[in-house]
Amino acid sequence: MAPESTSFLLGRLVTQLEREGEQILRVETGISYKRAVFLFVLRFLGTVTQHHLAEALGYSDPAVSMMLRELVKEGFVTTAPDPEHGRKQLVTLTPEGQEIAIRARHVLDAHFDELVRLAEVDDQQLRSITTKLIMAIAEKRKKELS
Amino acid sequence: MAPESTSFLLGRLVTQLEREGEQILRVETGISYKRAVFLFVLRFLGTVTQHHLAEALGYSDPAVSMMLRELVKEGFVTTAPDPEHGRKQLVTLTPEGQEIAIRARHVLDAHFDELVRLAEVDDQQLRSITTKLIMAIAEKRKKELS
DNA sequence: CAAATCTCAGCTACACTGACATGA
DNA sequence: CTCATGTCAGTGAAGCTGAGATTT
Repeated sequence: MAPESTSFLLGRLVTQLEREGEQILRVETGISYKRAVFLFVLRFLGTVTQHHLAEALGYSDPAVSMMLRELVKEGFVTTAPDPEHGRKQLVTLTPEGQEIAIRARHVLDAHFDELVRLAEVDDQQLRSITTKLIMAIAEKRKKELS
Repeated sequence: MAPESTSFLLGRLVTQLEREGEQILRVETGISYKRAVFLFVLRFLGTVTQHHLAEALGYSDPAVSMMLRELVKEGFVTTAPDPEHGRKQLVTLTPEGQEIAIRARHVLDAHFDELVRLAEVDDQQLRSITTKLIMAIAEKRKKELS
């Protein structure tokens, strides 16, 4: 292989991971990868406003609004007006949403763990690197805003 | 932070990298991240048939056919019938395509290198892990086909 | 006739921007 | 009035499948 740059390799890696994940999730849970991420993040955040959720996902408000409409229709989340603020909508996972989020997570994790095993990669090392990079991005973004 | 799984963290990381990459590329080169990947892969492969390119990218034939039409229109690639096979189309980067691919690569690499530096991550380590995982995916795919 | 390669047509998921309504 | 929040409308980039044409 040619001396490809790390950024390119990493990009290719995750593109492929997403594709595989997409397929597996479709079969095992019936939802898409993107929707699964939605549910994961929501599970992590608990009950939040749509705007807050949009920020956490890095999406625009309208994008979240539309995606939520679908997820509500499918029974995975509920939205309710914030009693303390007439404009805000509080978003929460339903029990079905919780359940499918957990299931989707297990499916993806199992798949990834197997890959890590096959590749003979140190999961702790990978995890540490990934976390550092994510934090660095967050840092940088914070700096750019100020 | 909650004990998020490595696969999830990695997915989030690259989603964010792609988003940043998309923005920077737009500004600095005028092309999208996906198109850049197209050009990168083509540069790596040299002159190939559309079908071969589709396999390398993991896309369907029609997807490649349409993307190529755009890239030809923009002058980044040329397609020519294979003299040895009346049905095949040979795809090649034009000089402009080469140039923009190189420029896009530099832009992305510079950005990523800075991030790696900020995060205080060992690039060699990251590179090694990424390469191992990509090879493991390729291995697995080969096995599943047979 | 079968297989490989490319294109056409139609469709879907998912994201964005800009404009707007509404409540704090 | 202005900011924050959410929705509506329109649009775009990029992928898919299924069907068809053409060449081997």
